[in-house]
Amino acid sequence: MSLRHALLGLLADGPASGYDLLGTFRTSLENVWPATQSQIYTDLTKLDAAGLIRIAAEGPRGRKTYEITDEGRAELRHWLLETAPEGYRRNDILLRVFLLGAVEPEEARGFLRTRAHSATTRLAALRSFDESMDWGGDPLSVYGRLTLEWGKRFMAMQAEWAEWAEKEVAALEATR
Amino acid sequence: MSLRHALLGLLADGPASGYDLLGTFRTSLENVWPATQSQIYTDLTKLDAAGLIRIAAEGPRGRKTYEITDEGRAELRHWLLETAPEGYRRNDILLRVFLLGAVEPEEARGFLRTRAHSATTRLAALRSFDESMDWGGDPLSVYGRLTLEWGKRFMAMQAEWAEWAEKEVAALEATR
DNA sequence: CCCTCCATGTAAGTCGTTACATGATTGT
DNA sequence: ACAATCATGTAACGACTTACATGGAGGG
Repeated sequence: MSLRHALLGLLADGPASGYDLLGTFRTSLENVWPATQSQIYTDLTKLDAAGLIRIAAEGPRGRKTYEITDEGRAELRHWLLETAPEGYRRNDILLRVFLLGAVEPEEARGFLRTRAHSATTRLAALRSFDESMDWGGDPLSVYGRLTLEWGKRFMAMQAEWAEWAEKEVAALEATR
Repeated sequence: MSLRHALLGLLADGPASGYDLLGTFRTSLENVWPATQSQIYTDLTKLDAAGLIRIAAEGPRGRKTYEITDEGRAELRHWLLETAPEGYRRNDILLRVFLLGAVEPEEARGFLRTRAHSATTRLAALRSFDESMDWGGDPLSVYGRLTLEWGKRFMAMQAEWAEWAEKEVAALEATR
């Protein structure tokens, strides 16, 4: 259901075509809510049929520019403020950790080391992206910055946790 | 694909029936990899057909106890150590934050306050769960403790971030 | 002229959820 | 007896992915 809401949210900021929206998903939303070209086009058609968006203009190469309707704005508002987010839910790293008893402790430690390393690398990438951006005062920039900050804090947390966890496994290994 | 691996991982620890596994998903794996009864039974059938598990015994009420096969262990090992985890990926809270420009700053702050509050509540629940458990030395306990610790750190991070973010929005509101 | 980018659409298949459907065993 | 719990299965539907398919427009 959420991709439809993501599309509504982006269109609330101004009219755009499926192609334009695809670009936004590939850049800004890649790490928050990935979507494929195929899904974007089918959901735009459905939102149009449901009356939540409408075709504002048609351009060259069959381009269709969509805009949000009043009904769409109402639905977006409802979803944003009156529905409970799921939050985290389903984490394939933690699932692996939970099942790590199936391999040797030394291998488990290797897994955790790799996690620490990859979180550190990602953190560095997010930091340099943050510094390269010149954040404007427009809504998408402001709230985009908040999500980026979340990403940085998340990666820092993950790296520290993985290092701690590796030591825990090492300590356990030593007592046997 | 991962539910199949979760089932393999649990069966690597010892034989169990679909019903037994359902219990584990409802308790230990609820916040890591939720699964429904329906999905567990269909995937057990598929794993059996693929030769990764087999029926070890049949009991009363049609109970089937499954056990992992050597092929299953090999597949589990491969998935655990040689495939790249996806990690975070898709967060409906962050998606909402990214789109928060569609509502009034005061409403956005309310959203963030609610996030902070709910993360704090969840953190408290995890803490008391942790204290109520007497963690044994068996593999599932050891690695289960590591995932719980992750949950605590995650909730603490989320609460702090949400409080920080609310202030950022407030500061922005003041400059207009 | 050709390559790149713009631009949209559909089909097949997997994964997951909700709901329906059934029945045996055990403890009180 | 009857309620709770044990125990499994299937059907329909929604969300998402991968792959296929097509064609126009603009720049060098």
